[in-house]
Amino acid sequence: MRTDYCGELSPADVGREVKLAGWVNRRRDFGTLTFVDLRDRTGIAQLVFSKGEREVHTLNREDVIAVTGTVARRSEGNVNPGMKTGAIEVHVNALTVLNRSKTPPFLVEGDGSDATEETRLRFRYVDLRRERLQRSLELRHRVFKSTRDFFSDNGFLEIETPFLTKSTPEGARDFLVPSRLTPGSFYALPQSPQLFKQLFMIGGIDRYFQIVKCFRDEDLRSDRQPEFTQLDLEISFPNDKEDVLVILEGAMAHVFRETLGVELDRPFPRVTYTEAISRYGTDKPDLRFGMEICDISEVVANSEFRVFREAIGNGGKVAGILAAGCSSYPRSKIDRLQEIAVSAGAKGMIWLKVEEEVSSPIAKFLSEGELASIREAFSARAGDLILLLAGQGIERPLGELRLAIGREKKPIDDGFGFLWVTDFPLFELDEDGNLTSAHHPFTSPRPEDIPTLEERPLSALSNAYDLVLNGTELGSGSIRIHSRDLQERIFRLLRIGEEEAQERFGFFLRALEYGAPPHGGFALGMDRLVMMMANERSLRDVIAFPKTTTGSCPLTDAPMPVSDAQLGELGLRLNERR
RNA sequence: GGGGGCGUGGUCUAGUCUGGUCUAGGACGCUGGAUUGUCACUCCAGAGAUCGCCGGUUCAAAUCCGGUCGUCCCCGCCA
Repeated sequence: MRTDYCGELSPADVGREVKLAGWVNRRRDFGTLTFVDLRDRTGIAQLVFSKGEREVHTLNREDVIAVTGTVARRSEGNVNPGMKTGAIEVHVNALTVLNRSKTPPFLVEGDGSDATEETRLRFRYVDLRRERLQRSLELRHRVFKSTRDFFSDNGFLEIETPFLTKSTPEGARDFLVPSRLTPGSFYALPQSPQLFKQLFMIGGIDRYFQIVKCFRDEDLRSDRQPEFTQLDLEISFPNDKEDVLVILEGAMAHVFRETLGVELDRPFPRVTYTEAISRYGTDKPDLRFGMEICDISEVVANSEFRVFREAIGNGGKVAGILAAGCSSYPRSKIDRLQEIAVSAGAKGMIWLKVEEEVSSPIAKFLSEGELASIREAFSARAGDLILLLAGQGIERPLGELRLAIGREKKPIDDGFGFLWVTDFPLFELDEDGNLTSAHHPFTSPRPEDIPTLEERPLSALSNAYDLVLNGTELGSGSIRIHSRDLQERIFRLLRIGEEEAQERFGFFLRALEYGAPPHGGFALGMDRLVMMMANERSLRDVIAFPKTTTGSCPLTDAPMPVSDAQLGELGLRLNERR
């Protein structure tokens, strides 16, 4: 049996006889003297074989061995300062080869950039031996543990909800599971435990949380997997949304303190949805850099310049951002920024380089006074670059410009900027012009908007809130509807008919009639949280066995066709085309 | 559903634009040998590739064209 971990040996262990077990990281062989770097989860220790062992010469990378030996201090000059255990080594008395390894497809050293991601995923069990993944998964564990500790200590119960459940009227495509016992019928894997957690509140659980897998059959991205892990929570009798926000802030503060030793500033800043759009051009702004959007419509309202005049005349505006110290940007770079703005929906982009004078392709269309007041509106100083957009719907392109410049100027791992975004619209229009829920149909409207829901649905705001970290949406929540009447009004507005509502979630409407307390909650993407804490750029680097962007698993080759017999049992037959 | 990048020994890649010089180069890894203080050991010798797949153009294709598969990024989509 092993007595120690490789990476934990230190000069304090000198003289001890230890038993180690692990993988051969590397062998350096001098015939009668051989060094082997032995690796386990904690790190690497150098083994020294000098007693003419023959078997040591047969060791290859990733062979699994156990050794008995004595910890010795390395002589002066043989210390390796670049190695955690570089001051000691283990003089081996006995070697046992536990298992041989084929030559691995890639070396376990390094961060993985020496192999394609597909190869890494196909041999994930080798990739997992890397320090980078071991560190990410350990962080993931500690984040999960401290999350559970926090909610448990605050009176929350972790209770599981079913995976084999019913398709609910939410936004994403469902993963379906055919029922053998009821041929032709299907379970759906949950997109979230939304209705179940509301039923917990109706069931008097009062405070519920769960770290739980959710499933959404949509196209993938580097920050989106078909199955992902959420922190799901719900409380009864909240004092408005405040109770939920304070709990989440407490949870994040606890987790960051326990796992990274980082103290988060609380309360987190808040902006309303409307404010976020007008100041940052997005509903998930990255607050690590300023560069707020500056609306100069009033400044140029009477301008002779046609582009400005027409933009404002047509109900649009003129606004821009200040790229401080960027007046030396070459034309090619400015063109690239313009491309970003245009591909986000802008008609064009105007730039002004601020030096002693202001230079710009449009300078000749503007008066001295206008140039000066634009400069003043942005508080621009010599060396700055002003980027202007004009027209309608320019917020999003401005937001893209802001991101492009901000992320270039500042390192992306610069701290943790949490933010609440509140007061989202209750409804929005889909591409066919139909009303849909901006959050989900169980979100309550602000009380003052309830009387006018039917007359002015699009101006109703909701009791919904998003948590944003460094420009990434970490999660969202809301105070829910707990009255059947209001819930039915919402369904009617969404054109979900009485019959359809009954069939799809009549069970839930019925539950609302049996003493549903006021309640609200939140759901937070744990994979994304860990990704950001680990400073990784892909979810796949913080998930042990992730899927590729086409939803396949190179390790297991899932998904796979199944036999006709298996299909038959389920009462299924495939189309000819596939 | 749409746009873009990539696919060459075990791994990563050069070569592809401008077809012939490629009998496909390099690095790492691997195999055999030498080596008592290495830690990216070193030295000597060696093996290893239907250039993702199918088809086309051409005297000639890793290279050009069409299709297809895989993978990555982005838009749509993801309450």
